[in-house]
Amino acid sequence: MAKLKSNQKREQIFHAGLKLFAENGYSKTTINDIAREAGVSFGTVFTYYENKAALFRACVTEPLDEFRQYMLTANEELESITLQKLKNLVGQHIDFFMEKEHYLRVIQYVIGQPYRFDEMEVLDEFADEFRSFIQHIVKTGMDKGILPASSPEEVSYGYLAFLMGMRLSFTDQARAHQTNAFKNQALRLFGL
Amino acid sequence: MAKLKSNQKREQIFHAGLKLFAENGYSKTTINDIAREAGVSFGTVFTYYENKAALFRACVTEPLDEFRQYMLTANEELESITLQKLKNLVGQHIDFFMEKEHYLRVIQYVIGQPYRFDEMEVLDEFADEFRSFIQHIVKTGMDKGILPASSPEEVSYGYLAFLMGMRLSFTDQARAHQTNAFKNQALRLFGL
Amino acid sequence: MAKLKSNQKREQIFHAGLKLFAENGYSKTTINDIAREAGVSFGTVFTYYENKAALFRACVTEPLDEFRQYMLTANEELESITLQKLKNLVGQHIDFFMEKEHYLRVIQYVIGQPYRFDEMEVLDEFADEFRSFIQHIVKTGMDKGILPASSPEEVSYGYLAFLMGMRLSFTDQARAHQTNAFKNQALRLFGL
Amino acid sequence: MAKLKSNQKREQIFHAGLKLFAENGYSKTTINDIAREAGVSFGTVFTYYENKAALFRACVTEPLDEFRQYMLTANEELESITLQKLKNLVGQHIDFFMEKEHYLRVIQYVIGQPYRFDEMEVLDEFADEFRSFIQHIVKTGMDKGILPASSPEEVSYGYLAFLMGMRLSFTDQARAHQTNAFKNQALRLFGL
DNA sequence: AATGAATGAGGCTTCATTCAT
DNA sequence: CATGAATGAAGCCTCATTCAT
Repeated sequence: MAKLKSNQKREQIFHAGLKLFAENGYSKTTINDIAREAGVSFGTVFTYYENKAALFRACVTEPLDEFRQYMLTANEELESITLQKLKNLVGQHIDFFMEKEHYLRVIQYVIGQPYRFDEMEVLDEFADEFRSFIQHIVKTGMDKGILPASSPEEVSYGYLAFLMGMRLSFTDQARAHQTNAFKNQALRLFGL
Repeated sequence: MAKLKSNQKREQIFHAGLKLFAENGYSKTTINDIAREAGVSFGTVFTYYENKAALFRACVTEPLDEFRQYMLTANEELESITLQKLKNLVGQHIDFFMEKEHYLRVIQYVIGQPYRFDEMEVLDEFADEFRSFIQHIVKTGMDKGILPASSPEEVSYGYLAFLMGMRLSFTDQARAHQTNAFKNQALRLFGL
Repeated sequence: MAKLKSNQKREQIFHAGLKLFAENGYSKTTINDIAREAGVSFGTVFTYYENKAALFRACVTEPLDEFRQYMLTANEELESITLQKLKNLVGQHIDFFMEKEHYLRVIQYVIGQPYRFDEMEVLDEFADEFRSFIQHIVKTGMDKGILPASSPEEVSYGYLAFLMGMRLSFTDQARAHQTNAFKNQALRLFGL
Repeated sequence: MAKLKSNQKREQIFHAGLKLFAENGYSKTTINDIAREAGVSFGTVFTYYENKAALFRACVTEPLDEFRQYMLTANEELESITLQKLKNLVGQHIDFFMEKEHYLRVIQYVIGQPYRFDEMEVLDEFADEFRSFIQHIVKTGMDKGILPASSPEEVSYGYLAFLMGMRLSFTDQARAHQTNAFKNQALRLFGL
């Protein structure tokens, strides 16, 4: 019981941090802001995270596991891939990236300042994993005759760039409309 | 025009600011850092820019004019567009975005924190201009039979997202190789 | 007498406090440090001492009783004083002061900051008692022809200064060797 | 001129720090206290000293030079030492230690917490120098027949202990009276 | 009695801005 | 114009104390 309560506060703090880091960057976000957003007192933040940097690190690295889990699941289903399934997959990616705005902004924030944040390493590794995942899809798709001839590597670079740019280059006007546009454009990157 | 004499120092400060804001963000960058990078003394920064925010604003807004200039020139040449010319145009965009790393990182920094920076408005306007420019290309290309049927609006969204994501989602390993990959992928967004 | 049961923990805390206050001073020593050193939990410290200041006060004042007890005993034996007994007495003082390093450091810490700690008063009183004790020895020694002519008051000042300085001015290299040096020097203060 | 002004403020801060560190210890002394005592603003302290620790280090180490200078001068005069001169010398030491209360309290504060402060090393070195100085005096005095047979090393330990204890074990009641007592007692340590 | 999570006051430090030289 | 010393607001972090379990 006691543990549960603790984890709840930790998560409140985590989400407050994620939101505010995403919206205002690292330096502009104060511990006070985070505490207020999380509904806890100033000092409580330090009960759960050693310092501001540790909370930021958690915000950057912990969510990666969810992505990884997703990739594992998706990879298993690749054996029985069809054109429709592949379109669904891309659609899922778009939706997924669209949903995780806060997290992606934090990611982008780190990528944009690679000399400043050590977390960059973890992200580089993850980007490699993701591109491998995409390359595997492209290869399988070409083998099954679903996709036209492509350089899997080029597609993986372009697709990741597109997903990041899509979510991060626009603020949220006409979101629904854009989402469809992005799905169509994303398919073109696969040669569809 | 008395200002002309000192424009050199102003520019040194400007470029120092651009570089450091790009690499470390707004808050982490100190006036001292900028002065040192620019090779001027601390106080001199305030001789040319009223305060830190004014310098940042300049870094965000002033370079837009160069982009605009480029778009105007390119628009004039659209009348005589051919497939090869269009491929060249896309190649130029890729090269251009690749070159302007510092500036684009600053742009992305502002886009990522729209509630924080007033400069966002200017950037939104510019994004609209750029997408209009792209839509004009797509329409002309379709009219001339160079491009397959597309939604010009969708292409414009996807293409801008792609350009931003391309430059900003990767740090600089294997840059030359990636550039080619990006050119190929970009053409796919136009249906090529 | 219900308190008796728990006296063990109280003493653990007391000695942890004495050691850490001696080694790091009052402010630098945290309740957490004390709890860890004492092998009890954080909150338990507050079960036995109302607050940090109360524990410190205990560390400063309680050990004085042991000194007082010693002086009483020694005073009784003064009637039958001989030169050898007096030398033994001085040797005991040196040994005693050498042994009580932690406590003397705490004492010195308070003496060094008399405006800061209320405990100073108690220590002043005790210093007076100790000097009276020394003066009594000197007078008795002169009466018995054991000691050369001296100002008892001057000796009492000098001897106390010497005892304090001896233990507190040196860290613990070559301790055994120094102890002998100090015994010889101490006797000189009595004119021997 | 500009330098002069700077050095003046630096010295004000230095002396404020010395006084307050002596009276209240390191942790209890705040930068704010120092600034107020020095008559400068809070931020100005950091213009002259990188941080609190650096100011403290300066307070501990810089005054040593004055002592060293004194020892050099005194050493030169040792050739023509007489009993009267030696008594004067001891008197000077007493006076000197009596005057430098603030500094000696800071020294004692560091000696009392050797694990806490790196400055201890410098002080250990200085203590060695001082004891060498004393040993030289004792040897010369014995050679010239001024002093009775002694172990120069033992005297050097005892004398330094005495000087420190004298200044630090008593607060300032009856200062003048004590000073004389201490001078007489100090001579006894030399066998006089 | 024992524990340790929650709290927030207080201190060090950074840094934008001002202004005298 | 150029400089950099002076200033103090604001933020991170520590830690004594409280209190519910």
